[in-house]
Amino acid sequence: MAHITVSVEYAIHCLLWLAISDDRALSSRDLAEFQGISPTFLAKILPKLEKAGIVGAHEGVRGGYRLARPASQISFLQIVDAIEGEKPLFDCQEVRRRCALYGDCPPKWASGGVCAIHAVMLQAEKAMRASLALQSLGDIAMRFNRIAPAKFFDEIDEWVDERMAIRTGRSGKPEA
Amino acid sequence: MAHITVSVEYAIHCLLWLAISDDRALSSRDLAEFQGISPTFLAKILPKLEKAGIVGAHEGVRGGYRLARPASQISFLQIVDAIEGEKPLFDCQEVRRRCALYGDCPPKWASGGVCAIHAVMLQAEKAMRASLALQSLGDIAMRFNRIAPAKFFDEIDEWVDERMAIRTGRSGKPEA
DNA sequence: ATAACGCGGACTGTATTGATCCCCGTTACG
DNA sequence: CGTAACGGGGATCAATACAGTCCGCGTTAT
Repeated sequence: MAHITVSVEYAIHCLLWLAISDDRALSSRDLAEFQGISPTFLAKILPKLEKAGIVGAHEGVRGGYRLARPASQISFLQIVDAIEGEKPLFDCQEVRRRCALYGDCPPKWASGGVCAIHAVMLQAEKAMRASLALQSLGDIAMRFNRIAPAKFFDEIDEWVDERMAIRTGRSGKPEA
Repeated sequence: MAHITVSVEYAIHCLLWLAISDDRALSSRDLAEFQGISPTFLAKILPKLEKAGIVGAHEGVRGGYRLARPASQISFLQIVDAIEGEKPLFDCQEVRRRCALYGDCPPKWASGGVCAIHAVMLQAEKAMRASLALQSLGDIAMRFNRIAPAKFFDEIDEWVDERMAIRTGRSGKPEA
């Protein structure tokens, strides 16, 4: 369990596939099966991206998710915040106010402003967030486009087509 | 519960007091009571600082801890690593290899090198660590010396003296 | 010899994370 | 129109990590 959780990892991978499969709505089940991750768990993650305005959701049959804006305008920081809700790197307990010499009410020079230790942590968090803000989903998508062979994108299209045919063409029984 | 835990917070506050009370060995119990934190929990934290070479421990009666080197040579990053053991900001699950199209063995263009998403997180972690490495315990100690009134340092000395008298002068019963 | 120390292991309780299940409202398609 | 595929949200559960406690051991001044 790390500070940036697997929920964020799943979210970014999903967004990457949405960025690559141009403007076709993919359902949470498709995204899960395509990547070998838990469908029910992914179904808890994608609504967070929708509420943050990163993806658009379409309900009902043939519904699914699309990017709400170009991948180049979606930063990693926005994704992390959408999933984890700006959880702080450090949770200051204000130990400085508990010094035995103060008794119950610490003097103002010891309790005013931001704790110096907290300030250091906030600066580190700021550096981390700035780094995440610099990278966009589009950057990663471009990198993927460079290294993946052209044939692979055709395979993706085929897989998605097959998926949609199974879901709606026949009813209920996939590949039985 | 944040990425940088309260153990780190306790550790830094203790180190700050050690830096201020010049070269007098303070016991873990003294440090705990002085700051209003759990003595038993603090007793689990200080040995980590000792194994990391940040403080020196002196066993036996009248024992305690001292800084192992000048406060200006102790960075926040060293303290965090000493307590948390270089725990990563992000734990990559290598989702990229699980794509349904690959079957059991993903192609080398998809599994080689570092995952692009992981690389972004590593860069953010590097930025955070660089920020923590820039700040030293000495910086905070100097800031504290500026804002705390001169009288306060005398009070600290008195408190420590009284403590040591109680522990060794009489036996067992503090202020009874 | 005693009692204050540091050190380490075993243990407990609680919060978070990862994950599952169920039910509801919505929507396309037959 | 009815059915079944969708998204959305709540209840629940297991595993893990964190915060904190307890006990016993070896060491060392007095």
